[in-house]
Amino acid sequence: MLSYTEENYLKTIYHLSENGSKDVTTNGIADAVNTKPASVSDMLKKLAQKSLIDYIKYQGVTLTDEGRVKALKIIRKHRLWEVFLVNKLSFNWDEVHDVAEELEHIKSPLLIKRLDEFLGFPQFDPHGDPIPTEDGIINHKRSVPLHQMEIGMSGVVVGLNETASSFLQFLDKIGVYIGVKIKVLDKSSFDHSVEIEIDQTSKMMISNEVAKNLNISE
Amino acid sequence: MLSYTEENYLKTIYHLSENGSKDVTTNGIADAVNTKPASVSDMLKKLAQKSLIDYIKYQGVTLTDEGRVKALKIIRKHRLWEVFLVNKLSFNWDEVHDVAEELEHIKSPLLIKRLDEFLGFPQFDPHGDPIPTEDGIINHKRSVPLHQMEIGMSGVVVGLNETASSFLQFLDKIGVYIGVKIKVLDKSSFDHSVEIEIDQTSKMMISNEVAKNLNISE
DNA sequence: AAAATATTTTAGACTACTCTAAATTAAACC
DNA sequence: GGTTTAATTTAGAGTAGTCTAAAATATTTT
Repeated sequence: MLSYTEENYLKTIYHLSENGSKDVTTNGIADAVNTKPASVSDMLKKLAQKSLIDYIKYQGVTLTDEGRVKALKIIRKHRLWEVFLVNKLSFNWDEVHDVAEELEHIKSPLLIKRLDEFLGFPQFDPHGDPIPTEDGIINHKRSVPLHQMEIGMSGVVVGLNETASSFLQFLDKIGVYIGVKIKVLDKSSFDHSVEIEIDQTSKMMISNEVAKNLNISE
Repeated sequence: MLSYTEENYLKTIYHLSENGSKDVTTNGIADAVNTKPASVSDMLKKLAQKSLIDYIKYQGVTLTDEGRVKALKIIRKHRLWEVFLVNKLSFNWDEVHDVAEELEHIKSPLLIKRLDEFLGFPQFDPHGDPIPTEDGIINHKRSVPLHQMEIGMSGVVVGLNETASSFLQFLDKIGVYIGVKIKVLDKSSFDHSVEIEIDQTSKMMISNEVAKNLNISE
């Protein structure tokens, strides 16, 4: 049985190894779980002992198969709760993260089974991220951060890499949602901002920072 | 901000002082929270320090007003989650306790507000216990499913265990609403149907199935 | 390749909660 | 009312997680 804290570390390591292709560092984890590197070192030893991660001192960390399945179960719970909050309790999609962060640690397989059913077996959470299956299989529907797309390419917004509510509110304002079609019209070589067409209608200039955090697919 | 553990102690002290009229003892608490009396003494000092309880060494414990309101907020959350689990996720009423025990500690006033709304502002949990209001007011009457009432007893309809529209339409037809007064005139030992008097006027024969789904109080 | 810098780990200590064993106080008994 | 017994509290120690400061290892720079 994993503690609340252990679960958070596992989940974080999973996210860090998915995002950037760079390896997972102690400092990176410390940053993400809002603690100090020294505490992370301690925890990594503990997780390695439980064979949830492969860990060699001073080299990075990777999840074992067991660790990854555990992490994906937590992520599954997180995302299902997000769907619940948005679809059933009419939360805004930028209000759900913190509450889901707590709910994801509730330990009841039956609860999650029933919740999944109640929600109609959703495949994606309100941010467009795929919901892993019960046994830790995740649909890695290929998506590319918008800033990596070539001029002339188009696709549909399927996910976000950032959930800060300031970011979510910005997207709201410019009319970018999950499912909206985006076409790359131009890219500035000066500040790497990107000109896009939203929903085949409005045109928009967005910063590289914003483009980096929008995942496009199809 | 109270810890998970502090919340459990408060809730337990509340329950112990409600139930039996005997005073709340260290051993009693230890038993209820599944720990040792020595640990309870420590925690009592801590809760007294936070002025959530009145505590004199070797004499018993009572909740302060502040402590009682805190306890009732936890109980409110517990019972609302129980309603959710039974009414929305089709848990049996005897399966919900442990999960609700975890869910009650989720810290989000907005979540509880929305959940309450989503559930239709229920007054009683699936076991018939009253749900305290947001500001810690509790109606001390219990509710009982109609089929468990004795012949000659009467009370007021305070809740339904079923929301299928066919059921609601049936109730409509026979003039049963929340707030209507019901008296049990007779119970058939053959099919367990119940003869009732509605609003001190009309008499009616209802099936056990219907009786099970009507909660009566007072 | 050595020196400077950044990252990571260890050492030792702190908090919240828990425990056992011993000491203290209250209650029950004769 | 004094003694026995039960309940409660204190003392001292353990675990999970955290921290700061110092030591060890990697990485970058020159």
